[in-house]
Formats: sequence, structure tokens, C-alpha cells
Amino acid sequence: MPRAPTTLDPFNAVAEPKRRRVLETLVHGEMPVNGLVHTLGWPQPMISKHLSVLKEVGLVAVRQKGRQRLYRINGHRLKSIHDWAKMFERFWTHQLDRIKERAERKAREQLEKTQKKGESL
Amino acid sequence: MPRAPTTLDPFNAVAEPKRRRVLETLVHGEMPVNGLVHTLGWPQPMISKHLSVLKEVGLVAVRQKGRQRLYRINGHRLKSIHDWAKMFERFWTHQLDRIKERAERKAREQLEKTQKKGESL
DNA sequence: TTGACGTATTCCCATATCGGAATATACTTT
DNA sequence: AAAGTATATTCCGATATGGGAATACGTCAA
Repeated sequence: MPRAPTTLDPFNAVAEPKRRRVLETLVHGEMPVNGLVHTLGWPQPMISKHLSVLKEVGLVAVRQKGRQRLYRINGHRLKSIHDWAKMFERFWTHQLDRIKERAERKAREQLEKTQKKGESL
Repeated sequence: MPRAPTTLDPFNAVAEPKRRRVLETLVHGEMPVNGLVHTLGWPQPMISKHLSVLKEVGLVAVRQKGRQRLYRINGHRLKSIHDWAKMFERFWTHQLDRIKERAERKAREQLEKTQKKGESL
């Protein structure tokens, strides 16, 4: 079984580097497909296909303008990724806590070694 | 070509729901493999394999304690995900800006319709 | 050393996924 | 209506990937 067909999962959609580039390109505002084609320099069907995935997952929204389709970021879903990652915030902020935790771990490791030596004597 | 072999990419590693569960389980502190096996109820080789990917990508770190291996979160890499998502922050915060943007888009759409009607007359 | 325990690795299969090329669809202009 | 422009879809082949089962590896205890 490969990765489950999670085309409903924003995390999965964003796992593809090219899809991230598309989103990054849209960060400045809505843009038609050809805008992306010219900005990124990829074949048009490739752009359309990636946009299709992003749309299905809800990471982008579209509106029609004549024969163009203007795509734009849909913040809602991107927030869910941000929120998930935020769950681990304490592992990179609170520098002091991290140092403390690290020190405690080191101490434990030392203690374990010492005990081991004691046991084997 | 399937998804490029980005086992070096945290985004890709986290695209797998089970791997996310593993990280979520480790959020409370380091834990041996069997701890995860019992907490999550998945076969041990499955846990080990997912941990292996997470380790390779740098999302977790390990230390050995007797015959156990204690895994723990490595915040550094998770921050990179958080930072990336933060890039789109303005799309879900600043409620006022969003409403304003939406209103402007609607206005533009109306204008376009009006112009079209004018043209066809 | 032998056996038990904790964990990692290998082999195999099924399948979702990406890219490329060709083609289809939709809207617009003449 | 016909031609042209903008975008979407389909068909295809190649391949990375996850799960299952069996097995290998490393450490500790007796």
C-alpha cells in the first residue's frame, strides 16, 4: 500500500514541493493559470493538475474572469497546518526550558552509566 | 514518477497520518519503542519503520537506554514547517483585511459583469 | 553460553502519484 | 459559425511507498 489516497489531506497536498511553490507564488494575490505558467515556467497541464489537487483539498479557491480562472490562497486550511505544528512550539521556543531538559537528560544518562558500573562490580 | 523520494523532506514525512500520530504521542516526552507500540496499538515493525523515517528526516532524536531506544521530538525541524505555514498568516488573521479583500474582489467581479453588459450592448 | 527481550531490517506485493503528450472543454472574438 | 485563447482532463508508464510476515540484530540476565 502506498501512501493512503489522502487527497483530502492538506498535509499530503503540501508534501509535494511543487505544490508548495504554487502556494508561495499565490501569496501575493490571486493569479490566472497562465500567470503561474509564466512565473514558474512549468508546462500548463502540470500547473492545472497541481492546482486541481490544491483546490480539492481546499488550499486554494478560484473565480472565473472571462476565459481565465483566477486562483487564490484559502487561508483556512493552511491555518490547520500551522496549528498542528504549533503543538510542538515548546520544543523550539523557551530556550531555557530546552537547555534545562537537555541537562536533565544528560544527568540521567550519567546516572544510568554510573549505576551500571556499580551493578557490574 | 511518483512523489519524488523526498525522505529528506519534513513535509513529506509528516504527510503520513500515522507519522503525525507518532509525533503527537511523543509531545509529552521521550518514550521507548514499546511505549509507542502499546500506546498506539500498532505492530512493532510498523512503529520502528515510521520512527526510522522520522529520524532520517530529523523530526525525532534517539538515545539508548539498555536495550531500549528512547525517542523524542526534535523541535528544530518541526519549526521549519511552522515557519512555512506562517508565511500565509495574513490569510487567516487580520479578519478586517480579509473582509476588505473579499469586498474588493466582489466589487471587481460586479464591475466586470457591468462592463461586459456594456460591451454587449 | 544460552535464552529472553527490545528493536531494526528485509522481502514482497498492491497501489497512489507524478510527469509527459495528446486531447477535450469553455469562453471570446471576428 | 469558425478560429483562437485559456484551462482542464485523459491516458500512459515509471516508481516510491506503506503494510504484513518473517527474520536479523543487539543487549541483558542466568
